[in-house]
Amino acid sequence: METRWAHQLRAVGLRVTRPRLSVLSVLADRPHADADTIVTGARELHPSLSPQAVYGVLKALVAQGLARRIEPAGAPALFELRVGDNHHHLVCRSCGAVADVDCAVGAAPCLVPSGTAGFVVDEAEVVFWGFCPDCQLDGQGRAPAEPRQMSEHQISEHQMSEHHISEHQIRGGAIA
Amino acid sequence: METRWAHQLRAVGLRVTRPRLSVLSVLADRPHADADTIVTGARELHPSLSPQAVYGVLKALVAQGLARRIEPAGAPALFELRVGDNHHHLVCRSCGAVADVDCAVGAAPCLVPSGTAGFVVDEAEVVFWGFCPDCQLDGQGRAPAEPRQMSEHQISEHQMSEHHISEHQIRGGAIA
DNA sequence: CGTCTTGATTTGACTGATTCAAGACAGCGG
DNA sequence: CCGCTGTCTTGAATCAGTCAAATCAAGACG
Repeated sequence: METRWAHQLRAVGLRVTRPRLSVLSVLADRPHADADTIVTGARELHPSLSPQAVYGVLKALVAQGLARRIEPAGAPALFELRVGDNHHHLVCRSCGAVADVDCAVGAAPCLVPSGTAGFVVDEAEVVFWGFCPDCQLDGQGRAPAEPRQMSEHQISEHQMSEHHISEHQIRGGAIA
Repeated sequence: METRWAHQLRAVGLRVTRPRLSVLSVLADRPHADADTIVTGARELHPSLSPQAVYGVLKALVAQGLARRIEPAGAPALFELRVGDNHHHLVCRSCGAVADVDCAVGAAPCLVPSGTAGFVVDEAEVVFWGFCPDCQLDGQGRAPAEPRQMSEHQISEHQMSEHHISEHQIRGGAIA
């Protein structure tokens, strides 16, 4: 069978090449990988792959809507294949781990700004900052377990059970 | 009178220096300036000011909570003095202009993620992407008027009149 | 008012992420 | 199977931001 990725590539008018299939494969495994992680991972399938090739592939995938680029402040860009459905991200301040979240409200009232200053808004992007389960254990609130090492132990349960709001510690004023 | 900035600096335990007063002054004029703009602007008050000094000053201001750093994807970091009140930002895809917005809802329901994957969330950050009034005129929807030239014609009416939601073109699925 | 301590700034080199450019190469339509 | 065109390779460059050592000055003290 023709690795389902091939179909997707052709569907958007992109040629099916080894580098592209390798990158897609890595992204399927690690939902929020940075460029460097992708290069490393993709080399297992295509050893001669260069970083620039990966950047090129990613740019093409993003341009065609097969991938999405997210750029948490202070960290290198991450890429994910989950597109189309709008979802947001949880980012760990300590280790940089990223998890997906679906918005709790169907039609989000607060995502329509109160005044737009004449802007025509076409997208709202939300990033939740906090600490992942691992980093809550040691350091509790600061000391990074392994700062900026977001390669392996990434969390990404796309659909998680409903927790209670009372569990979260929402900093006063941080959320309007 | 001692330029009110001096008080603020001392209040958080920072020494009052010429570079710091210059940076604060520039920030007061241009609410969303990038590091480079600040260097240029601050040099009018203190010609010998070096970029590194500005980075140092900004880091100190942010650390002490006198300034806030925002990093829109794909653009250099911007700094603003409006802190404490939580507000979000409108960013123009074309020219990079930034405007402040207050959240439309007091306690934002959709800013509490539906599932947190065990994360302890302490802040929600929202960025609205779109096109500013200037860039809507020419190009309409793409062609940048003057890509990445966000120095002078920045928009920032902190408190704007209430517009109607129907004015905005919310892309299907973009807002969950 | 002068001295001293310590924090702030200067200077200059450096890193890390990403992009640009030119030529070699390979999908895939014919 | 051939060739056109888009893609990849290789190598160099850019850009924002950081680091470290040496100099300088704010403000406490006497």
